[in-house]
Amino acid sequence: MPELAEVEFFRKRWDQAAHGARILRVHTHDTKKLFRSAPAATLHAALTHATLTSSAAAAKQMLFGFVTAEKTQAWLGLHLGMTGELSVAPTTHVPRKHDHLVLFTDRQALVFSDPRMFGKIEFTVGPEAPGWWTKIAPALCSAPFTVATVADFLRRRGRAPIKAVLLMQERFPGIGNWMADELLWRAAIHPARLAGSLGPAEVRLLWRECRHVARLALTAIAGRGKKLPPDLNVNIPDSWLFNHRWQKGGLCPITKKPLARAEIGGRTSCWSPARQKLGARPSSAVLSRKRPRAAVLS
DNA sequence: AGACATGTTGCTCA
DNA sequence: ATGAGCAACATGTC
Repeated sequence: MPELAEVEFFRKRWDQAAHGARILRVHTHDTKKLFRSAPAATLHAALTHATLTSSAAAAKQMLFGFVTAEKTQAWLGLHLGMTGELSVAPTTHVPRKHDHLVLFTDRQALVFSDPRMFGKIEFTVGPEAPGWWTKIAPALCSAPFTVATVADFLRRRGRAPIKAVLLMQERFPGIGNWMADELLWRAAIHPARLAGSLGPAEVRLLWRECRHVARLALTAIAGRGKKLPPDLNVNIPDSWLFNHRWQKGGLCPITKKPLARAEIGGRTSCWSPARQKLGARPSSAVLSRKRPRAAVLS
């Protein structure tokens, strides 16, 4: 479920419920698989009587900062995998089978659940945020995410389908299956096109749609400012591919023609054949085209 | 019953 | 050494 914007939605949900609150009790469902950098017992010891002081989301991860009872900093990193989610429940909440981590304050229970357990629970103690967090690639909406870095990355991954390349977190942090399809659809680029075959104008368009879709998705799904929508996806307009991509007989909201689905780059992809074409472009020396053209002057 | 799922990773082969 | 492709992970749902 969770990509960039859903992750921000979940972060906000916990933050809204418990920012500044003190953890009274910790419940863990110990499946060693999820607890990566520290065993569940360490979380119990450090987080009981700790205060939640900060939270942030980047790519598909979240980092919650705490101050422990001993006044030291502690960091809880969460990755939601394929099926993870964060919810807020009453303090009477009885942890269910897949509630792997529950933090109880005096008024709420913060619940992390993940049936398939592809997620991660990272925990470290110390003044600095953990290394995996600071190494996350520059956000899609940030200044360092430039068209040049995208062009360079696409050149290096030139033989892979663009769809597969967009899923690579080292350059496109937070993009997942639906966001990749959504922005390719907006950019009118077929998901199976090889990354290296995109011309400069297409690369620029793709880069712009990365930022655009990231911004739109964050607003629609996680809300603006302090506001949080009642649930995921309730504010996603029908003008997006999102609301049509899984429907049987779904139609492209722009062309009104049928959508197509196939496995591309190892994932089921959805696109609008009437809008996103393979080949049939000036297929000549698109690969290494240089700018200079001084000769035209005279 | 069987296909499939909004993600990552570790392995193989080129 | 670098990059592409794919099985595996574990469980729920249609």
